[in-house]
Amino acid sequence: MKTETSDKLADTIRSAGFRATMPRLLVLSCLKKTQYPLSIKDIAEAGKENVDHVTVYRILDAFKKAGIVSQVDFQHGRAYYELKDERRDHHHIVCTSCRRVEDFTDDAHTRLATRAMSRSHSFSRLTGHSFELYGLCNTCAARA
Amino acid sequence: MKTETSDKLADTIRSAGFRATMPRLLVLSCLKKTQYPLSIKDIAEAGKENVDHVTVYRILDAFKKAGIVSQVDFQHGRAYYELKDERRDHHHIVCTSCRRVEDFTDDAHTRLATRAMSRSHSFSRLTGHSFELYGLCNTCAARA
DNA sequence: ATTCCTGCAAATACTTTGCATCCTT
DNA sequence: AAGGATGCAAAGTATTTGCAGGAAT
Repeated sequence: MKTETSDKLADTIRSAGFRATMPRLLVLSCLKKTQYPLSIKDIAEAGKENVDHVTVYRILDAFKKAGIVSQVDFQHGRAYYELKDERRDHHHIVCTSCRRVEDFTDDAHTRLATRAMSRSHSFSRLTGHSFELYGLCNTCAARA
Repeated sequence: MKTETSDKLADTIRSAGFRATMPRLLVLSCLKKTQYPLSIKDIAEAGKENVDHVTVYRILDAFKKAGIVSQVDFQHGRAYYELKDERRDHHHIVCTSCRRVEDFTDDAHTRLATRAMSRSHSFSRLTGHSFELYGLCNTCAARA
């Protein structure tokens, strides 16, 4: 069953120089489907035919190097991944108590990143940046 | 041998509600001494009389909750910690190849964090934020 | 004296590596 | 057919938990 969508995903994968395999399609479609960042475990267990964790690690590592996905950290002890959004610079607010995550966009930010990089004497190429806010969501703040 | 400095550290620890023990003094003096963020291992092996890793984990967790230190992530597979700098908002540029880390300060950032938080409907209290830039340092860029 | 802390042992979780086999191209 | 990609086994590293003894207040 080849849908239009899965063909498009396959193209994305091939353009990056990889073979369009089932695990890679799964990783990509998972990330596209969900709006929030996913952990290795989330992705590995997403399809009904499970994909090995190791494979997911390797795919995400490759996708990251290829600039397809970016890694984010929520200080939860494991890495999360999301599709690199070409349109807007988007970041996260993380509740340190219940681990809820909310998105926010802030374009001013990219400019700051670029400017900071340009001021550095020892760095030249900027490949990514992270901006996360930590705090308490209303529910957890009320409880405290 | 009680130095002026270690007395000051002890005060910091006690004001936060903890007992001034050797491991806690070590953690604090380590972080104060070095200008860059340290890993658990870095700290545990810093003194000549080694402190157990578990103890360091527990201390840093407590210090983090108390607002004395902040955790930073460099996508290196482990957590790093640094003293919370009350004076300036400072962040890091990380080389994804050689892992070199450089600091930069940017006060505009704190304003952005506060503003983003104030726009959220589900979050109220901001306790910390991270801003890291990833790229290639000049040396690694030249090699590539 | 009391309560908090630490160290040790051990479990749990996350990530990486090696290799034989399989599948896309 | 050829080379890249996957899965399995196993190792390596990071982090957490339980508990008995030790230290700061």
